[in-house]
Amino acid sequence: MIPTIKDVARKANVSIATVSLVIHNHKRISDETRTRVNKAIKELNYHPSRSARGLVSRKTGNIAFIVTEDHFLRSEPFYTRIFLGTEFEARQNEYYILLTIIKSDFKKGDRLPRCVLERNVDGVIIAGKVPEDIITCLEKYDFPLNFVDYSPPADRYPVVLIDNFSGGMQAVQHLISLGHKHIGFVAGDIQHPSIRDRFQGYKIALENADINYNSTYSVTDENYPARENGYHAAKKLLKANKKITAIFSCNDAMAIGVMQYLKEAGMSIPEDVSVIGFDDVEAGLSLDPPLSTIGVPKIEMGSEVMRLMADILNGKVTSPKKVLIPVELIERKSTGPARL
Amino acid sequence: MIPTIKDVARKANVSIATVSLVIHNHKRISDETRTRVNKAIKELNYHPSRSARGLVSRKTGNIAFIVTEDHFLRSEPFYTRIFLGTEFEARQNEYYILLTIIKSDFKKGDRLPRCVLERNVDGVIIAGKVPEDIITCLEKYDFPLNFVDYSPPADRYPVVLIDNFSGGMQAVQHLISLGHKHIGFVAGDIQHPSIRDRFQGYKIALENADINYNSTYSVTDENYPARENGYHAAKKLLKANKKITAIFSCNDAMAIGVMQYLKEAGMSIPEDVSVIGFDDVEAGLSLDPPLSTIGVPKIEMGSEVMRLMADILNGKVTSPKKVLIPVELIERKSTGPARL
DNA sequence: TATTTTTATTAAAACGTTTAACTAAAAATT
DNA sequence: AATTTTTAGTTAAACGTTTTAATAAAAATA
Repeated sequence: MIPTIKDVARKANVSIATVSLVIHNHKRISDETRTRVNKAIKELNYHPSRSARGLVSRKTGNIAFIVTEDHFLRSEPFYTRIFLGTEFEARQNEYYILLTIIKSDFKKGDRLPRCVLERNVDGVIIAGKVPEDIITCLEKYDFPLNFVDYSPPADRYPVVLIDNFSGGMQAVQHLISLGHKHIGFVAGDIQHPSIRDRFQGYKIALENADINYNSTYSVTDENYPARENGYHAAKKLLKANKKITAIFSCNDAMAIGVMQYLKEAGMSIPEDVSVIGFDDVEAGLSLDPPLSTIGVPKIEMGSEVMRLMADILNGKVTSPKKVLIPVELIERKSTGPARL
Repeated sequence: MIPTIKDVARKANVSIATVSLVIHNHKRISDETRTRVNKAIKELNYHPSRSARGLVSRKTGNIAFIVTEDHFLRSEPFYTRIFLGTEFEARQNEYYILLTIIKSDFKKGDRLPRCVLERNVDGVIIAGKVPEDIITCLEKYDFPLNFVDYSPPADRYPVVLIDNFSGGMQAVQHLISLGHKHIGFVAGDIQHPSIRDRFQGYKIALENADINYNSTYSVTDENYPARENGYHAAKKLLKANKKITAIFSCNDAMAIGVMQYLKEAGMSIPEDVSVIGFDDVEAGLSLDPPLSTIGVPKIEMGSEVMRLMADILNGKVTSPKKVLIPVELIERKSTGPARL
């Protein structure tokens, strides 16, 4: 049978309390008994039961990772990688991640994730934008709440964000340095803080280079930054503005659609029109030509937010820390010198 | 404070045992008390503690999903989707998945995943090939062990497999129907049962069409079916055999490499050489031309293995069921009529 | 009416830990 | 030598459930 703490105690000739103290590295245990107990633990291959532990210590060793259905399905490669980073870092810190996908339209009164209700987590990480309501509901519980790739209106939480603004700047500066002056911008969901910041980076980069911002050069009314919408947006943009020689897409998914349209319209990339994306999604690599983009360290973001969580749970950190993850330009073949 | 079963009992004027019985829908509870208790539960927003429950009932509500580091990192999109399917189905059945990545060279004596040691799971799902040793170690515990996308040598486990053989046949039949007679095959890790079966499908399809199997038409000595190795294999294959007009790659990842080589070598796809992959990975869609392939319902596989697990845990199933998941040809633009 | 059977509920033990309070022995201080 | 302090370990309660066996009340049977 599976050994319990009692078996260890019996074998080592001590009380179960002593075994527990040894496990927790309590100072008031003599070296002699410590080694004796450890020997018994090893020989029996004893491991404390998580349930029993959780019951009394109120620590479960689990962290919830919450993301909306929409985000997860539509931007799967992106959030999957953040999740992987979190998962990886969690293991380092002896935690498990409970992945929880919620409806995108969660409302007050809806059922919270089961792991929360059953107090089966020590903390909650929220990835991407979620409805306000779920935050309000989660606040009632007293575990730490961390955010990654989204900063909720209330400013009191630890968050890990991409430096979207800088990324937008870098993308556009890259195009400018290639001689482009007529640079389009396509986006979906412009309400989203991340997209806004990228747009802001675009504008400021233009401004810094003394290029006037032309509002007809940006298409931001697509409802979601997905491939189909990139196709759409590019069509709209280029039908109206023949002078455009480069397009900055708010993400890679849309950029793929943009490229698709350009090819269909008989334009060659980057000779006629340069394209740059944002996110550095796997698929961009196998495009023809491979997509230039802004690289986002997704795995790193995930592990960073988990590291923050671990620090909080270990009492190492108290103030809500904000972390801005730097991004970098990845030059591939979809951007080139501006045509004359 | 968070309500416990005692609070509910007090409020409903019954013993805690009654509350517990109500929760478990025990028949011998009068309708009157049942509704009274349920009312109290709702009013207090009571949810049983997972830890306390687990301690006595030995049910954790968790399932481990084990995959090797190699598989997860190198074939991420593939196993990620299986994982998602499992996760999705788990939620339907009120389980949580604990994702656990193990070293690819796990040996007897290595530390098993913590969730197993701490008895924090009710069952274990293993995805993809894993070392024999970990299976032997896991057997000592008495929870169900299910496999997906890998069938261990011992035949006593429930498994969910792709119909690799049929997939291989379909791919090659498709090429044959386009008039191809000189069809190459590239693979890595030919020891792997799945790859073997695909290879077998290739051979039988040729045989059925009265085309002699030519061993120089297959390159199977790459160590892992990844893009770089596809590039390699295609080079080897075409340098030696000018007559080849079509290549069946054991998976999409390698097929991407194959296409890359063909383009570099100045051949056009599918006019000069047709290419077909296997797996239907996202990236294949945005290739130029989009990759023809054998579609594998990855999400479906994941949910199927979880469904099996749930049935076992609920006592609905006892014999180790084998499920063969059918695959289908997905015709895109990388395959076309054979050149003359 | 007395007895048996059925029904509804409860008391209490058990699950495997942690931890605060306690004790006994040893060491240090007076 | 008597007292205090420190050290090393133990006792016992607590955590929040489930579940078996017991019991009381009601219904059925004799």
